[in-house]
Amino acid sequence: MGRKQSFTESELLDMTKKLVLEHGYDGFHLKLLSEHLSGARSTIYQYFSNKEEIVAACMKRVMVKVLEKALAIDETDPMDALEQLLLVYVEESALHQLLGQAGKINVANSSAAAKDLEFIDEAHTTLKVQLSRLFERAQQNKGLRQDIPLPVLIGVFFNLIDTPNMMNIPAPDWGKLLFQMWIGGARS
Amino acid sequence: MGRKQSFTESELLDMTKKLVLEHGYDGFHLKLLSEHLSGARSTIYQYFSNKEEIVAACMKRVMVKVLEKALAIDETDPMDALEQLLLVYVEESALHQLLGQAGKINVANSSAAAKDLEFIDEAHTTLKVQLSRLFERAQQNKGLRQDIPLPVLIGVFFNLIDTPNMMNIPAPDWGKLLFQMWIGGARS
Amino acid sequence: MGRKQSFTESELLDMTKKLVLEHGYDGFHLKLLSEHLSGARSTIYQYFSNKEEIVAACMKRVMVKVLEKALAIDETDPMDALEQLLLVYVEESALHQLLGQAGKINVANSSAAAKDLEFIDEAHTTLKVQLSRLFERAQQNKGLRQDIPLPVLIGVFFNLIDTPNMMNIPAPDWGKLLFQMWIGGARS
Amino acid sequence: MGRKQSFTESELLDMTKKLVLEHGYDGFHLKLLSEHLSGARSTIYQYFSNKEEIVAACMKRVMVKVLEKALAIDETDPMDALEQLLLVYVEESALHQLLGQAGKINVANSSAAAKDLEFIDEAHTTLKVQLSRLFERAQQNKGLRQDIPLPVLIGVFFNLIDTPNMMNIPAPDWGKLLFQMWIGGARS
DNA sequence: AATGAATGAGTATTCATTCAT
DNA sequence: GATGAATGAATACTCATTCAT
Repeated sequence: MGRKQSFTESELLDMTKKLVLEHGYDGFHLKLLSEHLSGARSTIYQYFSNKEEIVAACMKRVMVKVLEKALAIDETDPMDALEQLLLVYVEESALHQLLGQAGKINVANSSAAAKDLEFIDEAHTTLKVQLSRLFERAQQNKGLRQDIPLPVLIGVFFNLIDTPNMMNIPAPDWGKLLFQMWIGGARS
Repeated sequence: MGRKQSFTESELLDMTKKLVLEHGYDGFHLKLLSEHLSGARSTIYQYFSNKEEIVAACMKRVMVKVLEKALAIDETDPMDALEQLLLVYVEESALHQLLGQAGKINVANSSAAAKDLEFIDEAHTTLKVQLSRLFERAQQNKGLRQDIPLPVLIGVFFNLIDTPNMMNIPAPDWGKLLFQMWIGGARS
Repeated sequence: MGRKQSFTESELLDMTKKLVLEHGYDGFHLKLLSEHLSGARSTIYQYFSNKEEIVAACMKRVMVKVLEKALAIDETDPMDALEQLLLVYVEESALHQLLGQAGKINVANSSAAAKDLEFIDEAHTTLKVQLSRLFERAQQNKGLRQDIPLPVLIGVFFNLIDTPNMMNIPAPDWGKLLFQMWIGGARS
Repeated sequence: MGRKQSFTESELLDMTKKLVLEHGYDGFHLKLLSEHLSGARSTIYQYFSNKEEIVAACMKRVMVKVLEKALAIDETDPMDALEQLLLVYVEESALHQLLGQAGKINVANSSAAAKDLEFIDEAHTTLKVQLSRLFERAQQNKGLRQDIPLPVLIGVFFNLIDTPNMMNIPAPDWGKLLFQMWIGGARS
C-alpha cells in the first residue's frame, strides 16, 4: 500500500556519508542532501526527525561495520593482527574522518542522536581496548622498538589511515604498503 | 583625537586562524570572529570586504611564514634537510590543515581572495618542488628503500605532520620523534 | 552611534500582547508580528532570541504591572479591597487571558523564557495568597454567604473578569457593576 | 471482504472536539487528530476534504445538540427556564468555547465549512432570541434588578458558563450552584 | 574610523494535502 | 475504501553584509 519510496534509508545514509566527508558537518545541509537524492527535501523527515539524527545514524552505521570487521580478526599473532586491523581501518577510513565531526553534533535537540553517539562512544572504547591489547602483546614479543613511547607508535599507526592514496592502489595492497612503512620505515 | 582603535588586522588574522582550525571553514562565522575580538562585527569590513578574503588572507600569511622557513633550510645533506623540513611543517602544522579548507572558498565573490589563493597555489608548487628535489637526492644517495614507490614515501612523510601530539612533546623533539619513526619504522 | 531603531522593545511587546490576545499562542507568528511593526522580521531577533522569549517577556511585563497595582491596594476593609482588586483585574484582564496560554510555551528551548515563567508563577502565588487573605477576612466578617463553598465564590469572582464589556462601559464603572453583580446577584 | 474499517465519522468529530478544546483552533492539527484515532492521516480525507470542514462540522454537531436541548425547555416560568438553560449550557460548555474559535476558520477554502458556519450563526441567533425572551419576561415579572442594564445581566449569566469547575461537582449541582450565585450574589 | 541597527537570503522543520498502490 | 509515501508552502531562525549616525 502507499506509494513507492523515492529513496531508501540506506541510500540516504550512503549519500550523507559521502557529503559529510566532502563538506564536513557544518557544510552538510539537508538541501544539499536532497539535491543528491531523488526526492524532495521534506521527504527526508519521513526517515529522521532532524539533521543531527541523520548524521549520528550515518556514523553509527559505519561504526557497526568497522566493529564487526575489527572484532572478527584472528589475534593469534599480534603483528599480523595489527596489519589486518590497519587494513580494516584503511578500507573504512571514512570512520576516522567522520568521527572527527562527531563533537559538532548538537545532542540537546535529539535523543536518538544522543543514543547513537553513546553507542559510538562505547564502540570506540572497545576498539581502543583491542588496539592496546595488540600493541602490548606486540611489545612483549619484542616486536616494537622501545626508544619511542608507545603512545607515539600508536598515534603514528592511527594517523597512517588518513594518508591519501594518490596512486589509487587497491585497498589490500595499500594497507600492506602502509603497514610496511610503519614497521620498517623509509630508510633503505 | 579619533575613535578608540579596535582590533588590528594582525589580531584579526590570528583569531581567524585559530577559529578556522577549531571550527573548519563552514563553522567559521564573522559573528564568532567578532565575539573573539575587541570590536564590533561591522568593523571587520574596514579591513576586508568579505569572509572569503579574510580566510584567504589568513592562509596566505601562514603560507608566507612556512615558505620563508622552508626555503631557508640548508639542503647540503638531503636527509638532514628533510628532517628540518618536517620540523618546519610540524611547527606550522596549521598550514596543512588550513589548506585542506582552501577548496571551499568561493572565489567568484572576491578577486582579492582569488589572488591570494593563486599565490598559495604557486607557493605550494614551490614547496613540492623542494620536497621532490630532496627526496630524489636522498634516494640517489641510497638513503631510501626502493621497494616502496616514492610517492608513497612522500605521502606518508607528509601525512605525519597531522599526527596528534597527545603527550604535548615540545615541537623540536616531536619533529625528531616523527622523523625517526618515518625513517626507522616501529619494529625493534 | 548606529542607525535609529525601527521599533522599540516596548512597541514590540505591546504588539505581541495585542496579537496573542487576538490569535492565541499558536496563532501568533513572528511574521504576523513583524507585519504589525515597522521593520523586518529578522530585526525582532535583535531583541529576543526566539518566539518563546517574546511571549514570556510579554506576559511577565503584564504580570509586573498587575502585581504592583494589586499590592498597592489598601486592605483595611476586605470587601472594599476585593472591589478594588476586581477593578485591577478587569483593567488588566489581558493578564488572565494571556496566562491561559502560558502552558503552551515550550520552555525547553529558552532559559530566558523559563526564568520569566518562573517569575510569573511566583507572582501568581503572591496574588492567590492576597486573594485568599481577603476572602477569609470577608468571610470572618460575615460578609459572604456560607451555603456556597468558598472555592466556588472565588471561582465565580475570578471568572467575572473575562465577561465581555459589550456596551464599552468605562473600566471603573464596569468594575463596579461586576462587583455589584457578584455581591448582590441578579434578583431584584 | 473489504479493507478493515478504520475510525467512524462520529469518532473523528468527537476527537476533534476534544482536541480543539484542548489546543485551540491553531493548535489543532490533522496529524494530532490522526494520532488519536485508529487510522491513517490520509483516511480523514474520506470524510472531509479539509481541516476547516472538520472543525466546522464539529461545531455544528455540538450546536445541534445544544439547540435541541435548549428548545425543549419548558418556558412557563422564565426563571426556572433560565436555570434549566444555564444547566444546558454548562453541560455543553464546549459550545461556548468552541464558538470562540469559529472566527478563525478560513471560510474562503471550503463551501461546506461556510454552510456549517452559517447554520451555526442562525442557531446562535435563535438561542439569543430565546434568551432575550426569557430575560424580558423575567424582568417583567419583577424577577430581575433594574439598577443593572439587562445586557450586563445577560453577559454575566453567559460568562458563568466558563467558570472552571475545580471541585468537579456533578453538572446538575454545578449548574444549580452557579445559578444561585447569579441570582443571589455572594453576600450573606 | 567605529559601530549599533537593519535586513534579505539561506537553511531547518512542520503540516495540510495529494498520489499511487 | 484505506493507507504509506511524497511534497510544496509556510514559519522559525541565522548570518553576511549594508546603512546611517
